[in-house]
Amino acid sequence: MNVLIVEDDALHRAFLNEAVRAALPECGQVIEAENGVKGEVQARMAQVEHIVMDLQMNERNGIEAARTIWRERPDTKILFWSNYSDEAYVRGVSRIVPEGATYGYVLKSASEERLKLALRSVFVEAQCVIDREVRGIQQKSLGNSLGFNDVEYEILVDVALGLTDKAIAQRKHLSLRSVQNRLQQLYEKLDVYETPGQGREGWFNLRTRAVAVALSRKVLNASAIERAERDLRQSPGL
Amino acid sequence: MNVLIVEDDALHRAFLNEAVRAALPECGQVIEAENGVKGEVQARMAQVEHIVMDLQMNERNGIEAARTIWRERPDTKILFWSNYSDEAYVRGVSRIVPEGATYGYVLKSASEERLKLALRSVFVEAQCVIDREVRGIQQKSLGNSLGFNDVEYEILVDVALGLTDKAIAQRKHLSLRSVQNRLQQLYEKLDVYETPGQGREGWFNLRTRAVAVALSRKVLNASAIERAERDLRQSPGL
DNA sequence: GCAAAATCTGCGGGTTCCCGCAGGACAGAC
DNA sequence: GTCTGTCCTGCGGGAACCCGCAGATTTTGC
Repeated sequence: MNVLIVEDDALHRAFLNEAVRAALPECGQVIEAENGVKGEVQARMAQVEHIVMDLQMNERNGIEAARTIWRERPDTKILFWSNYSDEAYVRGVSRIVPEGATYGYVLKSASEERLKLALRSVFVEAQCVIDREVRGIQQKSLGNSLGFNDVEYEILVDVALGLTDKAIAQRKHLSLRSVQNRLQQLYEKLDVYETPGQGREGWFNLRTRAVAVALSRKVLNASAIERAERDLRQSPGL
Repeated sequence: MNVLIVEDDALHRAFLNEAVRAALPECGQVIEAENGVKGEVQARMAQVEHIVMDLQMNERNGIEAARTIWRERPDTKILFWSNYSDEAYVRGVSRIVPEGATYGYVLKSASEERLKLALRSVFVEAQCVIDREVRGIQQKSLGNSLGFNDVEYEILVDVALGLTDKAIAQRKHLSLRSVQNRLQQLYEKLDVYETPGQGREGWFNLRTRAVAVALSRKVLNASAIERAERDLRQSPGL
């Protein structure tokens, strides 16, 4: 069993390497890659089936790398090891994990024990391990009234990209008015209508404000927007 | 000479601790704090004059912490040790460094030698040390036509916050039209007018698009927006 | 001190956005 | 069947936005 480590921080990479060897004494080679692009290449070259992957890297972030890797070998087992549990990341990951694939998501702040346990569970037992905190985010977003459903989320992303209502309507095959309806729902869910202090009105540009709030709530983050941007360039959407 | 380390990542913290002891054998205590808030408290309690500070932390980011610390003791020597050289960070730092204070900015990707050298230069020699790459960003942003001057930048931030033209005008004591002029300059500098592929027009909402581009170019980042948000809440600006 | 350049400002228009209202399509409940 | 709820859609109006034009003010260079 070979393991590939994709992580841009040298210290973390060394730590991971050690942790992997300790948790999986039976494993063979442990390969390292320092960004997503190299990770993809290594995965292809070395026929690796077990990957520990950081999200948030410079060249290509973990989600994009994982997506291409999974496209080539859907049975690859990937353990995501991330600093944050932004809803944007969580959603991004669940969006790309193929049917029946096994993966894990543990935070860097977790104890070494948890990490090693997750390594064994995912790689040996082929069991999904999702950090409690991450699980919480998933629930909240999938769940009920407060979270966003997929349609709303996609429209939010389009808005964050800077598209006009009309453009979004075309891309999503909806009428202008429908898009605007969705937007209104978004505005409500994001609490965009609150006025700071005295009853100031017309203080906020709702559209831009929504993006700001989504960013600060980590519903969106820079890497999610970049991913969407790339998608947009590839398929200008009609 | 006591040194305070403010860094949320445990591995990095340990590494820093070691590096500090190695580079400054004459130093006394080495204190650690795991986020900005605790960092501020420790700095106050222990009367520390030498700080190694991470940017990008959860509770309070390095820039805000540094600002309050410098407000209390402008002669504190701070070495910023960061993963990224986003223009938003660089600008944020130069914005808060007090007159004549000594500080440094080295990237985590730099070699251990560079880090130790910077530690000695800043703490012992009281000499500013700015990473070459960071210096480059500074030049570009301060420099000429392509960069943003302070007024433009502040307006960009206000837009990213989701404020209306009118609101910005009030905050900045300008007329509505002047704000819009500034916006037009921003739009040009950010290349917002480019149309993807075929001559699509009306494809982008310029205002929101500007924010997206600024984010992807790292002129803005989430923490800069959060800082601005806090400022806004404190002084609703008239 | 003066001319050139850059900024600030008001006006006016075309466009986009925000949103209330109302009608139509389709689902499930009784 | 009817009733209720949800979603899509068009219409219309008020507000905000983008921007060209032109005059006033300030800054800059020499």
